Amino acid sequence: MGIKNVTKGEIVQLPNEQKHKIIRVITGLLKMYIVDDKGKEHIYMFAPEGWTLSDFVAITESKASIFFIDAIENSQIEITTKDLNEKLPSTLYENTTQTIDLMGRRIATLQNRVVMLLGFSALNRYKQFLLTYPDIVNRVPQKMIASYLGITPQALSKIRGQKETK
Amino acid sequence: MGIKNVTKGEIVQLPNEQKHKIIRVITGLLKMYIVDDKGKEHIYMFAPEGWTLSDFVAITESKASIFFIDAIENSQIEITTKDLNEKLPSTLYENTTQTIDLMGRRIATLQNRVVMLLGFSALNRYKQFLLTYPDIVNRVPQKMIASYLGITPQALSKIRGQKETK
DNA sequence: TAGATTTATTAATCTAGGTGAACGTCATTT
DNA sequence: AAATGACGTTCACCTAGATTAATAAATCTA
Repeated sequence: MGIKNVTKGEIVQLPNEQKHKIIRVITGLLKMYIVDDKGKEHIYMFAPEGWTLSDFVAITESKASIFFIDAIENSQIEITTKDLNEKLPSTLYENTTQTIDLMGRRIATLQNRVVMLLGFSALNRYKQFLLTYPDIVNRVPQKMIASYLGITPQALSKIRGQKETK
Repeated sequence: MGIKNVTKGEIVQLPNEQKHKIIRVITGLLKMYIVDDKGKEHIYMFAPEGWTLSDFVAITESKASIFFIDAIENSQIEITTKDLNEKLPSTLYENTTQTIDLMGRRIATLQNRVVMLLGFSALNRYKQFLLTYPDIVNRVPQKMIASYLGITPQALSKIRGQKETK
């Protein structure tokens, strides 16, 4: 639908909006996250160039999203908007091939993430993050990486200190 | 491809097989899991009637699966086999509509799972499990539920004791 | 149905990582 | 250039859940 430029820190999606947003990142870097009842932010995924953000649960279940999305860097993005009750399949992306391709990659990322969160130590989670997003370590503040890993910034700081010593 | 009956405890897939298996559960209950370097089992997902099991990472990346799959109950399943280098899209399931539908549901489950594993307490993970699989609590040994939640059987036992007291 | 094996419970420790606070370094604003 | 405010690091605690072990209950098997 529309190409848009957003600036660092700008909020692109709030929870509970009455439209689905599918966001393709052309340049820059965004994050998609929830805020829990204690006000704590949990990063669900990062999206650098070439990635696409969308809330599949919201789309599958025809309900509003629970996620925030905002820009970590100045970014150029393409936003496609869909009605809340617009369903999978077929209409969601340009064509079925593209849709299946995108979904396959999304599942692969999520599958790795679940395997990582199940029983990996903080150190091994960090290593897995480096594999999944090799290009963004230096573009993302450490506290956001910690949030993605499900650990505190302090714990991540300790880990990185230990790694360098070796 | 073929309908097959498997008995409780039977292993349906080992890691590293040279074919992809897509398993649709007609009746019964299976589990899909990894075994880590310490020999510990981590359950990735359960599959009761109507669910489909497959390793999307393996299929997307044309490599052998790392998962075990075996039967928790005597089950009737339909196994579709694909060559290791057979790709998404289109050929993987019967048609694109079915494929997109299946993938959408898979993503929704995984998305909920990641959100759950990110910062939910053991108790809240258990509650989320009850929502995802309302019908199987009494069909699955507690230690498998614990494995799915990423906690020890002892921790789960304690939680359930506390819940009943209230 | 007895004996063997697996699973669940309980309790006593132990530990990875959380919490909170203090402090230093940048970067931005005025 | 001083002030403000993010971010990262370090440290002293604390706690949820892991580990170990012992016992009981359930399930399997011959």
